[in-house]
Parts: sequence; structure tokens; C-alpha cells
Amino acid sequence: MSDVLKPVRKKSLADTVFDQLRQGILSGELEPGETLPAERALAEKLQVNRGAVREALKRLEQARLITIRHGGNTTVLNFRRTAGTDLLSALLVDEEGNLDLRVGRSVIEMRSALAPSIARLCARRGRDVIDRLDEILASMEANQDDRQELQMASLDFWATLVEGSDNIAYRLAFNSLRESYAHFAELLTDALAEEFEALDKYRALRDAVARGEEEKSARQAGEIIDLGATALLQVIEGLESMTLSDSEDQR
Amino acid sequence: MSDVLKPVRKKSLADTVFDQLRQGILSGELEPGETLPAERALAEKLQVNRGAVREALKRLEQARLITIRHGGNTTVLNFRRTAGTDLLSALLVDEEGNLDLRVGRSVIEMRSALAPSIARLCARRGRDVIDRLDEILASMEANQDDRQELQMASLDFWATLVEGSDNIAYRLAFNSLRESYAHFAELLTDALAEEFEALDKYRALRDAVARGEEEKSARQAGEIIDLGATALLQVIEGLESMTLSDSEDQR
DNA sequence: GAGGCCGAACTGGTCATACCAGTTGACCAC
DNA sequence: GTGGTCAACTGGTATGACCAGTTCGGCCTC
Repeated sequence: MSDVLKPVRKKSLADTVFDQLRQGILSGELEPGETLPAERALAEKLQVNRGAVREALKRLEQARLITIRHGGNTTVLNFRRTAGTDLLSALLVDEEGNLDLRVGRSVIEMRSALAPSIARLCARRGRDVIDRLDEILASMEANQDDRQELQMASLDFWATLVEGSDNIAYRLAFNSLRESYAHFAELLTDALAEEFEALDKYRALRDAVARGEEEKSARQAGEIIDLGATALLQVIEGLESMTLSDSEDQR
Repeated sequence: MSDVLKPVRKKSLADTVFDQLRQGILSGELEPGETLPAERALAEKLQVNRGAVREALKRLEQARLITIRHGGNTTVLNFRRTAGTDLLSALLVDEEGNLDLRVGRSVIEMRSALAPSIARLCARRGRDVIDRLDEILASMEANQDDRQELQMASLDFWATLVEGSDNIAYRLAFNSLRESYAHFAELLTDALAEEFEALDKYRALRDAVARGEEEKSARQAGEIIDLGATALLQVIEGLESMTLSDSEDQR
């Protein structure tokens, strides 16, 4: 009752096959170089029609997790050397919904590295988003007490900044980061509160961008992000030391 | 004759359909929100089996370019807000092989933003790749006169550094950047020569990483990357001013 | 025996044709 | 108006056949 009921998503057969194989690959159960069974064999083993298997395989190929050769056999790729950032969210959570802390840390680190450059570029050529930044800032001021609202607004703020940076690579990377973020955003509302509530820093960043001050924009962005990053990394370190007993999760 | 003959890749039907639709979406011909014809209709229009159309559509969905709803219709997404970095190389070159300079600049900017952080993290926790860095440096020294070899070796150097950073987000982003890079690497061998030939800087970077000096590693990486970045951005500016006449390529 | 041709037996790719399963909207009863 | 129902879409699943590459071993030639 606290929130909207979840939308009841039903997975298709091919989705299920896809998830199963992907999980096998990401977990290392299926190693790079290994050859998968033939489509017909897989279909029989999984008790589904060949079309479903085929669809799953083609999607895995699209995601660069396997290669398929007409007439030859299908082999598992080393996704760490081939996949793109859209794999991040799948890597972050395993089949049971557990978070992979190493991946979480990676996401945080990337966020920190990109933020200053995003702000700099936005200051250089994205002044047209200032109006939207102002709207978001206004909504943040109006919701200073509601951390969840603040969290969502700050995400909007960054999304707008990225858009203003007019850098498609940043936008695409940001999409993947945001998707990963969604998996554990609720868990971190408190840890990140300091970042959201630094409204004056957000305003300073907006002003620097509006004036086209690249260096200052970059610095301000870095300051804001660091507030959250240090908090997040502390959380992760805490969780890591908690799970030292039953973990043999090196690779 | 100069090089190996190209491997003659033949595209499957579904590949062709996929490419066609993707190009339509990336070029803006198919706008976000627009609904695509039904699978059966598309199949008839394109004179192919429904299965081929279906496969193309599912792959487009996998790449986050469209959404498919059972019973409903298929609609085009705003890929700038949904896709991951694996779309970069497709965005960089259009159907005729022409480069999109804006995308090229984005790639260069991202490279510059990530390199220092990559070096820092590698210094922090990737000492185990030092041996491989040394091997690459040795091969660079042995090929000081061969720019092509240098170029490939420097790419290896960075790939190894990224691996040592132990940051999966960086690795995945790097994969996409490298794939984009491959499209125009040959064209830029000369422009980037200054970067490749700065062997002493590479050595300094390796030493800093080996000693775990994070700040110095980051700085050295930035210096190396900047050599190439400024050269590349100049090339792009030159090309941009050349194609002012027949360009209405704003969005 | 060395080299090359060739065909069986794999592999994935394409196709036609059903039918199942959600979604939508017009229509009708209440 | 409200809610139910049904027809006509949409995509999803299932078969079974055949086409098209790849692989590899056996045969033939030299």
C-alpha cells in the first residue's frame, strides 16, 4: 500500500531461455571459448521450440556474449572484452537479486570520473538546458524534506546536464549507469542524503554552467559527486567486510 | 595488396532487416514514439519470412531501440535515453561509411575523461598487469619506426591498463570505444603519431602505476591522452569547416 | 605416402502454416 | 454511466520441411 502495485510482468519463453544462458555466462559457469549445444539439441533439452532458443541465442549475440557461425557452432565470448555498458545492470544483480559489490563500486567510480567532464562540456555548449535545470532546482527546493523526491530530482538534474553536454557517448553511458542505479537506489537514499541536500552546491554548479565557466563547473560537479561517492564506498566496504565468511567470489 | 583481403562477410536476411530498421531509427527517419507496422505487414512489405522480421525486431528491442508489447504494437524508443554504449560504433558511421564527426568528438572526449581515472585505479589495485605492460613497452621500443605497430601496441597498453583497473564499467565502456576507434583508426595514424611516439611518457606512466602512485599515474595518463586528443579535435574541426556547405545535420 | 577431391553429417538460416495468448475498441445489456 | 462481451487486431509458440554453410573423413589421383 505504501506505493503503487508492481505491474506484473510476464516473461516470454525466449526471455526465460535468454536469462538462463546469460546468467550462465555472466556467472562463469559457461566459460569463454566453450561451445554451446546445437539449437535443436538445446530446444529439446529445454523443452521449447527451436524458434525460442534461436531468438535467445540471437539476442545473446546482439549483446556480444556469444558468436554464432552459420554451419559452425556457437561459442561463448569473454564478455569483459566484448560487451557494452548495457550489460552493467545484469552484472550488478544475480538471479536472486543479490548485488555484486564489485560492480557497484565500478559504477560509482565511473560516475565520479564522468561528472566533472559532463559539467565542463555542458558549460561549454549546453547553455540551453539552464531553464530546465532551474525548474529542477525549484522542485528540489520545494521538496527539501522529502529525500525520495530529492533523490529523483537530483537524478533529473544530472540527466539534464548530460543532455546539455551534447556528448552522445556520455548519454549512452549514463543510460546504463542510471539503469544500474535503479536497482539499489532505494537502499541508498539515506547514504546519499548528504549529496541531495547540498542544494547550494547544485545552485553553484548551475550558475557556473550558466556563465560558461568550464573549470568551475567541473570542480563543482566533482564536489557534489564526491559527497555521495565517499558515502557509497563506505557502505560497500562495510558490506564487503560483512560477507567475508561465505565468499569465494574471486575470478 | 597492401593488406590481407577482407573476409567477405555475408549478411543474413534478419541482419539486413535489422540494419535497415536501425538505420531508420538512428537517422531519425523513424521518430521516437512512432509505431512500426505489424510483424506480418513488415514481412510482406520486405518480402521476407515473418521469422526474419521477428528476429530483427527482437534484436532491436535488445538494443533498446524499440519496445514490443504482446498484443499491442511496436514503438520506436528515444535511443539517446535508453541505449547503451554498444550503439556508439553504429552511430559513428552511417550506411555509406561516412563518419559522424559529432560522435567522433564524443568518443574522444570520453576517452580523455576516463584515462586518468583508469590509470589511478590501476595504480591502486592492478599491479599484477605490470609485467604485461612491460612486454607491450618492449614491443613499442622494438617498433619505434612502424607507426601502425605503435598504434596497435598503444591500444594494447590501454586495454591492459583498463583490465588492471579492475573496474567492469570501464572495461565495458572501453570495449565500445575501441570498437568505434577501429572504424577510423587507419585514418588517424599520422594525427596520433605524437601520442604513440611519446614512449618516455608511457614508461613514466608504467613506473607510476608500478609504484602505486595514484595521482602521478592519473596525471601521466592525462598527458598522454591529451597529446592525441588535441590533435584529433583539430582534425575534426578541420573536417567540420570543410563540410559546412552541404550540411543540414542538426537534430 | 602426399595432396586434393568429394560427399555424408553435422551446424545454423529460411520458410509456410497453423494456432495460442494478450490488447483494444466497438457494441450491447443493465 | 457501468460493466460485460465479442470480434479483430497485435505478438508468442509450435511444427516440420528444406536451404545453405562447415567440418571431416574416406577415397581417388599422382
